[in-house]
Amino acid sequence: MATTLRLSPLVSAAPSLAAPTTQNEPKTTAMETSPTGSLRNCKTMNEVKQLHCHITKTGHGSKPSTVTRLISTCAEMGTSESLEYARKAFDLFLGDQETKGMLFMCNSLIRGYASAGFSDEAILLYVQMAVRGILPDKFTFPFALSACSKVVAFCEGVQLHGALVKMGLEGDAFIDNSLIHFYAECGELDYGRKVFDGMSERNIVSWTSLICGYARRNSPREAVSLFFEMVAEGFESNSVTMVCVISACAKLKDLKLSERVCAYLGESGVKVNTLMVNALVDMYMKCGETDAAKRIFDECVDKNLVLYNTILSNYVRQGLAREALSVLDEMMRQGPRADRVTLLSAISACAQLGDSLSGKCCHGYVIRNGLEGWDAICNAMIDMYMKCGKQEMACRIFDNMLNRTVVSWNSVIAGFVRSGAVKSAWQMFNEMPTSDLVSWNTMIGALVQESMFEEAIELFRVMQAEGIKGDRVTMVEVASSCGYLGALDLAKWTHAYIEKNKIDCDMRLGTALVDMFARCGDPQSAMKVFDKMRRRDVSTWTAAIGAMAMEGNGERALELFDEMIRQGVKPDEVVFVALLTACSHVGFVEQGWNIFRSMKSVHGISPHIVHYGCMVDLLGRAGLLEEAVDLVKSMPMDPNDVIWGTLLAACRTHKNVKIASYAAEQMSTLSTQRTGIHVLLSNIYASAGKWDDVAKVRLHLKEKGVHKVPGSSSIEVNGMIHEFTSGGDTNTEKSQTASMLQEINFRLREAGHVPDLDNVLLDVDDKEKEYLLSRHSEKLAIAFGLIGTGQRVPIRVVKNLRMCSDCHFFAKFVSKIYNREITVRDNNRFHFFRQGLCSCGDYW
DNA sequence: CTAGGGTTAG
Repeated sequence: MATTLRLSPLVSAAPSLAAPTTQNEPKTTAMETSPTGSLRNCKTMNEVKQLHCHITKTGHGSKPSTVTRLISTCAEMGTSESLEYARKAFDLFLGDQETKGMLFMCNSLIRGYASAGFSDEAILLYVQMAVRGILPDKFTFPFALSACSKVVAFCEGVQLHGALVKMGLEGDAFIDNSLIHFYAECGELDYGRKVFDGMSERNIVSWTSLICGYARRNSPREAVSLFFEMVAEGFESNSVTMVCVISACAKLKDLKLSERVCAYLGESGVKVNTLMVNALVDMYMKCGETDAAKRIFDECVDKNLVLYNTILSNYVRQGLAREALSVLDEMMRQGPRADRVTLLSAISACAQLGDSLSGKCCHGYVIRNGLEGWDAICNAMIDMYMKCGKQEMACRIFDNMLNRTVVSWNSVIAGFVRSGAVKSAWQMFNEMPTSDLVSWNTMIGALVQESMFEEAIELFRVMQAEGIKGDRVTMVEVASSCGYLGALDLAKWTHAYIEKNKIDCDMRLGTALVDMFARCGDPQSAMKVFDKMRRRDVSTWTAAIGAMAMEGNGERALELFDEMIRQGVKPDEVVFVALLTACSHVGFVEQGWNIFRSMKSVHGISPHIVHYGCMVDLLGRAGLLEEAVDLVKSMPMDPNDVIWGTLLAACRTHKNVKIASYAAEQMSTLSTQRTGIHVLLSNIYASAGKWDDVAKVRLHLKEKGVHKVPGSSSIEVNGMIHEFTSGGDTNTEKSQTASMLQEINFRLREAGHVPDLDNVLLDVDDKEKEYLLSRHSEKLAIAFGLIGTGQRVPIRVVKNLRMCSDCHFFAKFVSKIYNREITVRDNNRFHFFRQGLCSCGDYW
């Protein structure tokens, strides 16, 4: 918007007109016919001023014809200087003269204002016309409406509409087209459509205005279908129409449709200009056809600035920062001069790569070209330096900024979060003068990143209390928090919130929801969301396969994978992890092998060490420990602590001390070791009764300062999450839990159950073992759930470690005796207990 | 006289 132009009052003296800055006589070339007529040929304001001075000297300076010509020449130049000069002449003229001939001057000025972006001045002048009693005509309205469109001055435009209807000007194609454009820019396409429908004779501009309106207002599909409607009615498009339609295709990211439009373009013979090349490059980029876009780009002989900026920003958006920098290089050598839009892309490319060296070069360019006054540039640099790990530099730019925007604050905050300095981020979040949705999302994301899921949801509640509605980014964070917490009620609420608030559920959010329901033990809901999704990428399919894996539905997991392949989605490393995990959960040894082998042979993906880990797990769980060892020995890479740890875990399940010792020995040769492994090892020795070895490992752990992660379970009751740790607590609520637990244990014993003391991994006497076992956190949580929820309410527990076999039996027992459905999500999978049986079929 | 391209943070 214009800020530099100062509008003088309508009837004010403009004395400077008579005293132009230079005294030189104008060039004779500009004076070929009459001096007044020559005004039209002036190219610069200096020429205009000189000539006008000359005319004034001859006494014709304030003749209507002179002023009219002067105004229209100045208006056409469209600079703030020329418009100001024209305005002075106009105001001076207005002071002296009657209203004759004024209409044309007003129209010229309004047009000048409108086309140069001084929309407010244009609108104001229209209003002032009315005050002076100058009636607008059919030429006034298109200019005035275009000014209203630019600043989305809806009320003013509607008044214009009313006025022109009164004057009977509706039906004029130019005016109706301007109205369509105006309503479209205001986002009131229905009104625009009404005008369009009411037109008796539409022309190409009518169609194009409406098409463009739909394209810009998030109805690109409408735009394209309108275009084909237009073609069907026999209208010939021109380049403007094509640019609009192509940009609609870009928004749709629909390659098939794009190709149809391009086919039409080829047949139509419409000349391809630079604007269209630009639109085409943008469209192919957005459709993912990067190479095609680059080819068109390369073929273009007169690449302009915008074209460079288009390809650069698209490369950056697609994460192709290297390509962006190489185009930038070409541009610097032989292209147009980079502007601030270019630099925005360049800087974010550096940010993406974490390339502080190139980033510094950009910074230098910014300073050399005086671009540091643009806050978007500074913001991009803050982000870049933050992502390059140069926090001080980022903060320096932030501190030096004159006009820090929300984005500046958000960039710093996000930088702090990324580096793990959540405290600093929090401090800034509280200090910032105004926060917006992105600020909140960043902080909620920070809590998720720190695994503080309850706090994340709490912050989301605070945000709502402040009257800020979440968007799809917020909901991805909230959904993943629900998932990690395994809080199904909260998850259902989240889903309902999204639907109620009509939050645009894109692929990412959809995938997050599938994953959320999967982790909350509601695979039906997960699949319902999955089925409704229009677009799915590998991660979406992976989430669904994961849902089936957690449920222990190996067949469906494999079916989903086949379906994914049939639909042409390219598998990645991650989906194979989900698949192999699914096989592992149900003991699909043969299928697991097939998938594992197909990775390389069919899909061209070399198994990563994690895939070997999955296979070791699969074989190990199935009791094929020797086979697992053979696989480890045949691995093309060195086994890491995870591999040995997985093998150890299997040894524990199958009580194989021999292989466990071997694995432990191998592991001890590794330089890096995960702490959890030592715990596991000590557990294996413990369950085999080798307490000396346990003591050794425990000592080793102590030396390293490692503590065993205590078992902890949580349960959601009435929207609140309650957490229990092994051993239990003594407050009132929980002591009720203790007596409930006692009751269950009593009934268990009555039923003849003997506790499996092997599950206690401490060197204590059996009585102590039995006590500790009876107070495993999941038992506490289940007991609490029995008290805290209604008769028919399923009990859902989330556990941080793997469930032990005694607790597994306990849960089955409770589900039968108390006639309750129980779900336990441990750190590996789900168990659905119902009528004394578990969904895992005791294989886990 | 009316219609068209590129812009930072989560």
